[in-house]
Amino acid sequence: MIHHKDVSGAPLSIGALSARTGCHIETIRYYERIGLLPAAPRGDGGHRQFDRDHLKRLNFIRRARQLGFTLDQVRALLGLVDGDDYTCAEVERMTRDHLDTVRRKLADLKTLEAVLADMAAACSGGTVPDCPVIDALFREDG
Amino acid sequence: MIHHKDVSGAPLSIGALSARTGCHIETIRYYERIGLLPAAPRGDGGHRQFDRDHLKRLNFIRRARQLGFTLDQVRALLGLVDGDDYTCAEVERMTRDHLDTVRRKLADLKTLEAVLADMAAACSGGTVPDCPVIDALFREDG
DNA sequence: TATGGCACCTGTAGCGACTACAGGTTCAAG
DNA sequence: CTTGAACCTGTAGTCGCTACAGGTGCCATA
Repeated sequence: MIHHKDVSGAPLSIGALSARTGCHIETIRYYERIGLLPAAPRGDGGHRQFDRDHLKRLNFIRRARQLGFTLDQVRALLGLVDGDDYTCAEVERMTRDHLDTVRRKLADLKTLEAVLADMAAACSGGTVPDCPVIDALFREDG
Repeated sequence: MIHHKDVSGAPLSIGALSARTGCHIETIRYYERIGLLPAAPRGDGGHRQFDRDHLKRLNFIRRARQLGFTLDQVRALLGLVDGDDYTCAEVERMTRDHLDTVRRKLADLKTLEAVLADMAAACSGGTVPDCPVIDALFREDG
């Protein structure tokens, strides 16, 4: 999966790139602005002309984002790839770090879910202002 | 659990309120600014003087936030309480709505965890740049 | 009473990751 | 040639805080 400079095919407008990746136009410009995507060359009128490399890179970014990597992590991953001398071990470490974060969030959310479910279950659907949820929120203990 | 106006005891400084609730001073001022906490009266020097009602209300806010309610939801909950004519059913609906959100997030995170764990497991900890994670991120399919 | 140092004040800017304008220019189809 | 969609830049808004900068007040100790 070596990635050569790919200059084949017609240039893509930002709209076409957006359609192909599912990434909002504003987000593409944003990624360019913060340096995640290399600045696209411009046509006579100043419109951006993207190529297949941009497409590939943007797809990479999107997939990494869907997996919950932060933009800084994505930047680091791309940096490794761009360096052309990254090792699998480096990528694995980042992936496992992120996995740890996800698992912590998961644990927190599970606790949260249990508490909320308990509170909701305590409600009898009554029409009187004697609400176990409100009571719980007003209680003194942590 | 009716909440009367409580004017007992000495007024609390913002620092004391912060210490009692675990809420940062800046956050307290922020809550006041956005109208979640009623504006505290001031002493001669302009320092805020909080009372037990503020303490109760801030504890309520903090607990709701810990349960993952947004500030808008907290505002709505407080609005119900302030109205003095809320029903348990209203609060239950908000709680269940939030529970749904939490459960959706939970499901997403579980999927995420599985994908990340798979990718990490595919790594052999190798030192060559042939990384299944990077490959996965570069692949064409969704 | 003077003074040191901490607590408090206001106002503004920054975070992450976009999103949403406003106000203008270019492109492509008819 | 005209129309209108797509594009451009730049700025401000979102959420829930957090972090200053630059100033004032309070209180205890000497």
